Amino acid sequence: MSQTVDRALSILPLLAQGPADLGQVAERLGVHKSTALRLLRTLHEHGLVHRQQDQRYRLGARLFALAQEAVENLDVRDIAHPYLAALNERTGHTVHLAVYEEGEVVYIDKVESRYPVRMYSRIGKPVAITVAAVAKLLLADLPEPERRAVAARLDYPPYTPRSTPNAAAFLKELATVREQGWATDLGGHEESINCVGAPIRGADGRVVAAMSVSAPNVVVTAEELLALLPQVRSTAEAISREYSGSPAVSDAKDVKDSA
Amino acid sequence: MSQTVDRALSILPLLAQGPADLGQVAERLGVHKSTALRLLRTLHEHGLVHRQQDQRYRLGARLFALAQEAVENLDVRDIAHPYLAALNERTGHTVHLAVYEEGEVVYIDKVESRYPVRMYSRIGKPVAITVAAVAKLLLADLPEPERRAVAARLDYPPYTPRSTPNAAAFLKELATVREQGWATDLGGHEESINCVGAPIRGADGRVVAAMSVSAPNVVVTAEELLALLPQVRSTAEAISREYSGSPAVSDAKDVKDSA
DNA sequence: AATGAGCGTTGCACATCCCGCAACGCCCCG
DNA sequence: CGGGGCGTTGCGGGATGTGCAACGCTCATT
Repeated sequence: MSQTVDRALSILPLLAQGPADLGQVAERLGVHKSTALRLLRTLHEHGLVHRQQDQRYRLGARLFALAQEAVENLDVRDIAHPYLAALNERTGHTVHLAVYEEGEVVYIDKVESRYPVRMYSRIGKPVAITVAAVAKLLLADLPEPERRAVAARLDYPPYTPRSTPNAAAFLKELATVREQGWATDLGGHEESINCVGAPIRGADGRVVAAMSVSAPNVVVTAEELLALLPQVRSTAEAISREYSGSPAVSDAKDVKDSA
Repeated sequence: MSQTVDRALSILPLLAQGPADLGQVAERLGVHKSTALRLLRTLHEHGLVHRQQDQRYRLGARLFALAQEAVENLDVRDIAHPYLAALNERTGHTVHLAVYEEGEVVYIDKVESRYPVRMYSRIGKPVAITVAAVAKLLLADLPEPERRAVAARLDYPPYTPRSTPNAAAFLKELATVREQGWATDLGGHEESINCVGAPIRGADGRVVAAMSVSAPNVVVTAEELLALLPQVRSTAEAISREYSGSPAVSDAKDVKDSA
């Protein structure tokens, strides 16, 4: 839309492939050298482009700083909430959002079930890390040594007969979760409560959060809950796309409002 | 230098602080809404800016992709080599550059000593990981669980009486190295050879490579070699600045050519 | 249901600001 | 000493970005 800016921005992907000198930039842009020079200068003043001592240009530190700052100021909750609310609206069940932080998994958002029977959980409360679906999803994505370290340091309380009994079983479960891209908790925390969850990923593919749908089996059976898995996964994927600022716009309403 | 581009780029740091709508962007830029709209559109087309469903703008995925691609295509060797050569020129000793990769530390560049007595090493050759200064620097920066995992899995060959004897001693040494920001190998690999090394860091502060100066003590004593530490460190810092695309230009010649 | 405010969007005429040209300075190499 | 390559500068013409005003839309209010 704006020719000048358009040209200037076209320089960035060009430089991402490796350093280039003025002539190369001008040529690949299809403009005169003096034009390329002025654009590069402007980019340079903003720190997006760096000049190394052989005079060639490459991407500058500011770019990394910007990306980092943007990530830090990104709140998964803000972005996820409407999707969680929509899913709750559609299914009627409790929806959770959780993140991993320094050895703990914590709920950061929750949309309550419409049904009178509710499960006990609270935003900010550490999750039952050895059994919860969201915990499995978040831990499954940790680098292998850290995953082992965490698994080894945990206690494995036998909440129910179906609770994860020990580190070995937990690591095996995490491998499965990692493989299949979703997780469940079928009565592992409280006998009568089941969950299905899916991961939310950032632009780099790392899992930044996890969401789950929970329901007591007096309301729906485990099978019925599992039938919701596609919806849970597509919601998580929609949140991932939006969170990572994906250019694929794929109208969010499709996921949020449709059946 | 170019007004249009200048304005467009000024939007980025603004959005890095958090999402903003058209009005806010126009106001903080000091331009008419329609102008801001055109700039944002251009940024949007290039994927640098993303529009979330509440219509507000925030930084887009392309920014992260660019930063990532730039980092991947950045070759430490290209950037470091002139600095290594200059340091070799000044000291006369062998200079090494090494990186950590999947459990191994490998030499990726080397500038040979001017002296007839040379130490045996080869580019691409895995480093004696338990004793070399560069290995200590690289491992010291790993996240704690991975560091422990690597230390536990290593063998500790007694090359000399001064070699690192076991994992416990190694981890203790790594802690020291991490603390002081430099490392040595005083006869730990070959009786007569000493090294001093310093880390090279990327934009995010993580150690991306390590360099060292090595000399047999028939040429210089360990004390004389240690006296070079300031030069080694400032060279490593200069490389770090350049590698991370630091806007602080701080003329590289000062480090490369001066005494 | 009607009204109005707030916001994003559009078309247009003006003049600003960017473009390409050509010439210059510099460094390196023959 | 002379030539070629590269980055840099000043300048006039004109394409291009700019601000204005008006429109349409959504949403909250009456």
